[in-house]
Amino acid sequence: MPELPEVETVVREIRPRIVGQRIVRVRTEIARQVVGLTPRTFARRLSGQCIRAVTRRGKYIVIALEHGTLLIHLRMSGQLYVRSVKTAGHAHERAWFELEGERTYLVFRDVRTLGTLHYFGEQDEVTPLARMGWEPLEQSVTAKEFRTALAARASAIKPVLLDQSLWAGIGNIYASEALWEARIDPRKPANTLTLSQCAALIKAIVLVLDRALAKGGSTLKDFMSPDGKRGEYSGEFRVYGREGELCLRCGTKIKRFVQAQRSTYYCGRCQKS
DNA sequence: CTTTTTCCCTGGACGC
DNA sequence: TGCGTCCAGGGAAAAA
Repeated sequence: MPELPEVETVVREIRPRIVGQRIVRVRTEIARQVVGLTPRTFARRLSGQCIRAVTRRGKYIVIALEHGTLLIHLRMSGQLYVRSVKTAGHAHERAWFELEGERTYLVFRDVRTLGTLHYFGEQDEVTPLARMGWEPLEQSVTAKEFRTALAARASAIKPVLLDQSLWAGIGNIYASEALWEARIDPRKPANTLTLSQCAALIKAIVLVLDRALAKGGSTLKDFMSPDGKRGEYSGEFRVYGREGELCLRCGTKIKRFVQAQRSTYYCGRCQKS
């Protein structure tokens, strides 16, 4: 479930349930998902530490601990939820952070096992966050700044929006959605966007992410939500997944094509180059 | 530098 | 039913 609105929804949901709690035990199923450390070391570093804060940076879930930082990236199919130790687990749970006192687990579930877990000590640079771009809902970016950032980018604007070092948190759904809102052709070379297109795109990015967040994000497949917390935004996509259906602005059939190995949806009539 | 390609995985949908 | 194929909210790493 993971673009900015979905990750933010997860963060808001788990935050009140785990902040202030102490991690007493950690178990991971798949060594590959623990980046840079052996599962054993990872578990040892985390054990005994109290959770201070839960935030988000781009699509990373940032869990601040007493002496370091735990990062979790959900990638394509990851989920994070809290459940009682007594409750039966769901299939595909990959990591468990047992919390003291209330006998609960913070559970990382991930069908495709593409998600990642990272730990950084107080002295370490949290490298995955170092090159992260603008936070769309927290930073205001001017059209000029945006255009300047695009100056060296000759490739199509849509794949550029997926680059996390420019804007953090935009993924494949909201990239198509934002370009539709801004009426910009996804194939238009990024460095040819006019100042007013840059302005329109900034507005569209914020609009689309805000709107999705207000609905709790989107859920594409229900196997993603064992807690029954489905995002309500999926039904409100303007173009994503709507190939062959009609554009809500002009009635033209929505088209789909592949860009940088990902599906792009757009209206060939009202999205200009 | 940027850009493109390859790869990592599981499972659901669809065609035969 | 059972295959085979394609597709999926991502991004690191290698290659160009």
